[in-house]
Amino acid sequence: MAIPRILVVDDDPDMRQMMTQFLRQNGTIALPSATETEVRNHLDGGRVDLILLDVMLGDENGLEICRRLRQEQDVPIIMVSALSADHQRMEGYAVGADDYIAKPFNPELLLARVRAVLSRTRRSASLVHRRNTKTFQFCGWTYDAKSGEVLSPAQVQVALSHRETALLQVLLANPHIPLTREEIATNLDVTGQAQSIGEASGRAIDVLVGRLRNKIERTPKDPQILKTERGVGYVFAVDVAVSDS
Amino acid sequence: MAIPRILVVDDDPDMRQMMTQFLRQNGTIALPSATETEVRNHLDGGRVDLILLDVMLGDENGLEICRRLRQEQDVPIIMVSALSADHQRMEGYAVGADDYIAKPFNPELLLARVRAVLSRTRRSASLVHRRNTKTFQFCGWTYDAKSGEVLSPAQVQVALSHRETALLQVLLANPHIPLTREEIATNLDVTGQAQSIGEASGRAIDVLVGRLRNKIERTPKDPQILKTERGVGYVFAVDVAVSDS
DNA sequence: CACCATCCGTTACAACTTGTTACGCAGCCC
DNA sequence: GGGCTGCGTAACAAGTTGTAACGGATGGTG
Repeated sequence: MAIPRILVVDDDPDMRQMMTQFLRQNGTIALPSATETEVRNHLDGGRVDLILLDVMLGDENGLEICRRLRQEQDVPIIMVSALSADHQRMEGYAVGADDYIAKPFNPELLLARVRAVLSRTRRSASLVHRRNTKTFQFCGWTYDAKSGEVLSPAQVQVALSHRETALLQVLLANPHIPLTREEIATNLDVTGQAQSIGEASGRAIDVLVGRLRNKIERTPKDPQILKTERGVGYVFAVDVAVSDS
Repeated sequence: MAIPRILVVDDDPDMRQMMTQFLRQNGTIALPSATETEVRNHLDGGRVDLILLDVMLGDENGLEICRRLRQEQDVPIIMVSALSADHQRMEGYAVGADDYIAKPFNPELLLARVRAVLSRTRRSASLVHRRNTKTFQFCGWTYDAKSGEVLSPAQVQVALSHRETALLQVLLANPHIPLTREEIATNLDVTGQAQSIGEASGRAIDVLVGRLRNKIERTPKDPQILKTERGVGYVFAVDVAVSDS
């Protein structure tokens, strides 16, 4: 994974300086900002992996900013604030923050919590379709997690059905890991809605895999992407690149 | 979509009892455990969405368990511990915890942090989603948001289709509030996956409402639950009781 | 290397879902 | 009441998805 890019939002120049410097010394790219406008410029302009957001920002209110960002984006947000009462923390979580850290804080602990949120985000990166317009690239294919559509290498749009979309998401979430039919079925029931619950019986997964292969494999008879693990199940067998869009 | 299943791991029976009970009262399935063996049985036996893991577990060590689980699984883990010094918290994050909560804690705050981790992991909890973790009672009907099924007043199970389920959820989330067709369509596209995106054209909503009426109205010709607001749209017009399950 | 039991790919099929269209009735304004 | 608009609904068609069945591929055994 690329170096994490972190937005540090605080109106106090000293605090901003301290935090960005510390984060930069610890393997991240820290981008200082002080206003919602600056935040949005960064979000529009390039990748942002996490936002450290102060609650009291002079004229602006971090909670409000968080609430608004959440409505549009799924970027991880850690609130940082001198307001440390329980009801204030809970308000932070209520507006969609991923964590809430009270000032003053131990910088090492901040770093640990930043890493925890980043790795949780990365782990569930491909599982969740709610993540904003992430696209996944593999073998020339572009899968858009938002619309659930796929662009062929020749830039032709291929429609996936409800169930096929769910299957692709499950497999995408576990690259290079062989999944049994049961594991796939369970995940399908979580991701896509359980159309008919009787998933236990039979070979529905095999048929589903075949149909997906026909849509995304160049040579469905000799699959390169969706390989069979005999006696086990199926693997998503190629490397996947996740890109912003 | 499904109700979150949370493993509560603590060796103190009172604490375990308190936590599971509280979590169950707040729309989750809480499964008590005290040992690593029990945890693994749960992980093998069924879906687990999050683990609340005490650090000091009598003979066993929560940190070690966390480290081992992390090597094999991606399941979200929140450490809970009376050990609240910074270096102890950092050790928790170091072994892969998603969050670290010091005892004693405010249960509401625990819930907020559980939700934060869950929503980072799965799709963010929408309004509809939050109410989802319950059963709803109206006019003798029981709607189970987990299975998406409905029990008639005569205790007969009625299957709802994917789309009908989504419609009922949208309406349930907005009782007594007239919704326009456009509002319903937008919500349907968020809740249920966009089967075909061309929702803009025509009267699909009307037909869908009619079909749902046929399933849940005692007298579909004279609807009592799903009333028409002429010139506007439709209202869920009866009182709804939400119950834990 | 042949044999055989499995496992898997594939096709055909049927049940179901769901948007579209069309027709007729009901409510509303004058 | 006439006419207009909006809604209920039946019929249809296109698409989806699980099941079953057949045949080929695979891998172990002697």
